[in-house]
Amino acid sequence: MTPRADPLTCEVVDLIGTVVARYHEEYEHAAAEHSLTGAQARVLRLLAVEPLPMRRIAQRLKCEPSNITGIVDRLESRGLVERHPDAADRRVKLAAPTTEGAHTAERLRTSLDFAREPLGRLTAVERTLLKELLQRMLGVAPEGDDAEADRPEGPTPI
Amino acid sequence: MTPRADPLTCEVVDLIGTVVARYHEEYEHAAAEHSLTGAQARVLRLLAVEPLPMRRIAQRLKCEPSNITGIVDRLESRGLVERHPDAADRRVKLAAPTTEGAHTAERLRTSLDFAREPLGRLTAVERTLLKELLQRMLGVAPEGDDAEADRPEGPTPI
DNA sequence: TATTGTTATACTCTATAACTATA
DNA sequence: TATAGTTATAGAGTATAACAATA
Repeated sequence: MTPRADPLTCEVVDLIGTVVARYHEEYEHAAAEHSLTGAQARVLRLLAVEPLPMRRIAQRLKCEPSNITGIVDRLESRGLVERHPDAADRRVKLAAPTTEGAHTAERLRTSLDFAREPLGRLTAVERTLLKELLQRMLGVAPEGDDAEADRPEGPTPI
Repeated sequence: MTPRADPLTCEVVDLIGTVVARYHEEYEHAAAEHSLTGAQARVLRLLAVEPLPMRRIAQRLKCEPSNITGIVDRLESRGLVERHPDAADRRVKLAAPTTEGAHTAERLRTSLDFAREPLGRLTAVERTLLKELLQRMLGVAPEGDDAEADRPEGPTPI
């Protein structure tokens, strides 16, 4: 019988589990409001930031590239996404949102500001504190951290 | 164009997204180590606390009862769970872990103490602070809160 | 009549392997 | 030959609707 973590740690782990569950519920709910699945919403949001080759989408979602074909197919058949050829490498297809897709992604974002409501319960000082604690917990550089594009192990959007 | 939440809130939301992603990865990884899917691991963990009618499992997982049939079928076919009749109501089937299932659930728990590693980066004082902030954020009573069994809207285990 | 669990069905996501067209 | 994307396939999770047994 492996020893259980101390009670304080267990409580925090439980709370994190609750946060995760609530985040998920809200994500799925927001996606469903636009008749999207969670995976479709994630891809659409990703492409709204910048068009990406199929392969890159798979890397971001941490799944096999073959799955992206179907997800983008379904987004494309709904007119939310288009596949464009890449001038530099004719093997590559860039997935990009259509105008309507961009609108949907934008509406998705607003319904997705998770914690806009939960975080509303915290003061600015508390939010700053929470931010710093989460940064320390995650081992994330507390400093501004752009250059997103080529980092192999960036944070995965959910 | 809906106004975006303030930068501080956005940062915190992003951090929470990263926590959610990491939690998920670790959960799936721990489950896979026992050749379980995430859903199977969740059900097994749930039953390790107490045997439950099929219907109750579905409520906890927030999915349709018909899905539980298959998940429990697969756990049962691997000898990790059994269905027992309920003496009080013969319509009801109680799903309960076998001895081996209980062992698997226990090993799962230890690999699942998510944040044992991440939380290790925080001092006890910081953990307490984090706990209190999350409680306030989630609108959870900061007080000891047992009587888990019959609360209809308890925190959903992930 | 209402409820519990199940079955049947259809859709989506997922991984694996094999294929094509480029490079 | 190596890589990008696709196809084919199989397994799992999900919702919906209809069903049998029991209440």
